[in-house]
Amino acid sequence: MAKEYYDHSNVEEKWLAAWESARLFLGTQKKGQELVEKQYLLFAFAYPSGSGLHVGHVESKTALDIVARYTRMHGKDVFFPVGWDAFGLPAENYAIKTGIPPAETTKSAIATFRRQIKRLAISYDWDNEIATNHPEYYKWTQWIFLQLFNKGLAYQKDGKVNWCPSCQTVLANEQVVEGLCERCDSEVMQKDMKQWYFKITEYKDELITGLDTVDWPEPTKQQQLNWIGKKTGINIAYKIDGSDETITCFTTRPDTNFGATFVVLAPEHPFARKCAAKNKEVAKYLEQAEKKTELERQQEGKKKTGAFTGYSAVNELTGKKMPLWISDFVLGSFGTGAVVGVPGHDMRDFQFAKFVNNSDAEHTIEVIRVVTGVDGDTSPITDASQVQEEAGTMVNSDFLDGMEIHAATEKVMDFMEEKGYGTRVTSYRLRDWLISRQRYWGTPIPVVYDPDGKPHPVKEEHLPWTLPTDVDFKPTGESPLRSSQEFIERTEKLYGNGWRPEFDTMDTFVDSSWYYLRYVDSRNSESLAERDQLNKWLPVDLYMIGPEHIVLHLLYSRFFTKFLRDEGLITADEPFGKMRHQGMILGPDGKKMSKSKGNVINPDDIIQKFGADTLRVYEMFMGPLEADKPWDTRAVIGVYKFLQRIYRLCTAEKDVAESPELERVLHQTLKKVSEDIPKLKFNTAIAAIMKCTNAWEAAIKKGQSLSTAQKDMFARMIAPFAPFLAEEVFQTLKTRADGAFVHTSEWPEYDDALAKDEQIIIPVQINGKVRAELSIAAEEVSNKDMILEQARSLEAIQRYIDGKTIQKEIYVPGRILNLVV
RNA sequence: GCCGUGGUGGCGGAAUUGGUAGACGCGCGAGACUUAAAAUCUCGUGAUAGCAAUAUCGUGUGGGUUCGAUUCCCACCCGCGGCACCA
Repeated sequence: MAKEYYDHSNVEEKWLAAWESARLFLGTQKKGQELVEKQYLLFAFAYPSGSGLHVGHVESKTALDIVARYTRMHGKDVFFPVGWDAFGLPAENYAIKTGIPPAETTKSAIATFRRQIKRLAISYDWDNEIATNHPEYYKWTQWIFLQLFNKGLAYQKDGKVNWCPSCQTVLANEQVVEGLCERCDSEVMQKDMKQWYFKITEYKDELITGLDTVDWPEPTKQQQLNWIGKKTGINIAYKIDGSDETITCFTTRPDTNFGATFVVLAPEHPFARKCAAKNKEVAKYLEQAEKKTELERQQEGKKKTGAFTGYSAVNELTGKKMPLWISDFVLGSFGTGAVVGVPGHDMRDFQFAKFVNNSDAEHTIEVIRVVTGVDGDTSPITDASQVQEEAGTMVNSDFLDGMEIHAATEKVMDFMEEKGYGTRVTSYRLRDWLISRQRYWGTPIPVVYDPDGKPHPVKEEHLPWTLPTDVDFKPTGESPLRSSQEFIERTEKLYGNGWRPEFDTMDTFVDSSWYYLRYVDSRNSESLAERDQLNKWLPVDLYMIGPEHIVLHLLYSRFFTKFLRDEGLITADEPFGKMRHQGMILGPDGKKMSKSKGNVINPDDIIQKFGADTLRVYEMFMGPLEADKPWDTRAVIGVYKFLQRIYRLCTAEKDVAESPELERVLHQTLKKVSEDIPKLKFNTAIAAIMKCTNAWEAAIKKGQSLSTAQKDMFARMIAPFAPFLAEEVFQTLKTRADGAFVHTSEWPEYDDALAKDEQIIIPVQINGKVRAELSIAAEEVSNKDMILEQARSLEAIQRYIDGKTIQKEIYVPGRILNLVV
């Protein structure tokens, strides 16, 4: 008798306990052992937030878990570890509010996550679990800092930071939303502070070329490239009229230089400061620019302002004097901090020229056309709509006339270099990584200062340089670590009177830039990880990460990997060989889930009602992994019923006849599923299993079913998707020795011969429109003459070809027949 | 503005990369079982016309290439994400 009801709660709890006591999937880092074929699967390092597991986590974790289980069933060595990006702001903010130390809230949040993830049957190797706030972990974060310091790649520099005057704290860039503090909406200021930086720019070129060697989504690579922002151009040195000084301008468009009529300096430019000493107007402008907040600049939009220096630079090409201005639309941090103005062919330059010509009759700027318009326009440029930047032919440019702009660019660069006032250069948008945070809940920067204020690295034997606990979380405008008596005493005791520790902690991105290295030797107390272990497992074979931290986390991790490679620790050039992104799971209303919108789906509720298998299969069935998909509560029930149906079919005890037809469907399904899983196309794999189930039910009505051996294959096929149901069914079949689990059994390979259809349906088209179908034996698929013959004799086709001559016969074997009349 | 990405039934989505558009699921309609409901099962379900066989239209819009286009090319519209005075 078929069991009518699948009791998901009891069944799932039962197998959970059995797997746990069998220690399935644990200890897989395989220290000192040879590997068959490694597969390192990695899920984005998760922050253990107080609100627990989100259905979005379930999607990506399940996706990887399916791959993990599938790959294990192929006998490969799978390493699928888990850990926590446990430092960070939310826990600290919560501590400020409640006084509960972040260490405590973090610990309980991790416990919640751990319970939820285990309940979902994600087959992590819990033996290698790590958390960034554990001293055994951050000891090595600090060790990496010291290596960077020793190589001069960790350095101190004065720099501007975002400062919230209301919260009395520094903010990360991501916490500044349109110039306002994310939390209190007050206006964010720029403040100068001495900060620690990592010299990521040392690896800028390799960070570009390395992208060619990895299997990542193209758009992600593109975004990395944009972030690095490599541009080739030329630095042109312009002599200042009546002075020994020169101003060097970076430009990517030297082809337009015959139209250059002014030069603009950023307010930060050294020559601008020199002018300010002599010129009151300039001094006033610099002061104003300095005072401007982020917000004011944004509100100002693209309105140009500026001050005239009284100097002019000489355009070597034309001999013309170009007035030298100062304006804050030029950035001090990009290029040379000075721009040569070509108002005819650069929108910003045009706007600036307009501003000058409207406000200052004395120093009008000439607008010269040196490139024809796309429509062949050669008239003088008077309107913004004529300022085109992309294409055209050179005019009014002496030896460049008639050339296409790109050819002209090369020619004029050659010319300038020959004449000695131009140098081809490459410019980057990427800047060094500011890692100092005036925060408590992070890894302490392992630096101490001698009584003269000179920084020294903390000695290696003093690592981990522990985070003190006797601190006041209340924001005072200074790093919370300053309030720790213990921290200061420790420093004096170890380094001498008058020595002080660094009170800032590191950006949490530092912690998460190397965690995938620690996993492979997670309990090593002698080193970050054994070299052998690192080289055995790296690079990661599949990395699942949300599209939200595509840029920074990946860039930083790649930087660390390359640095540690140069240190001789690893041989891999890139940390993540293959990477894929999961999409976002939206609320039932199609909007992003959020507490305030009340559209949050809690995975615990779904597990309680329908079981973890239902939750897993539903999320995998929703649509393509990488797409954003809205939650549909009713469709969840559909999946639940589908699993119940499988249970009934598999456990039906009545003896029934086998069916070659059903066997064919089974093997076709095995084939489809085996092909779809490596492609991460779980939605279509599940659709195929549903189809198979439908065929099975139809067969039952005819008194036919799968044999026990076939049911066994079916159970193994669904094991990666619905691990509990699969185990229950598998064990019920009693096909194996006691103690065997479906998840440690081998993947059911399909038989190509059994999967082949006997009859093939060929659609027959007349002039590209399907008018009939022709069923032929599979072995006749290449017999064009026979197929044509039969097609012509079809009644539905005769109607169309009667009395006409067939002009053309197109037959695509096994696909289609098209007759053109 | 720039870079990227997407647009297919009432809904989520499928389509072997040029070969029957709408697989699979949800929802909906009709029916069976039931005193009734739930559960389960059967049939139907892109639009329009028709009792029907069938015909016409149909993958954001408009063109094009092709025997044949959701798929390739050109132009445009809309949604989403990122960057944004980067010279």
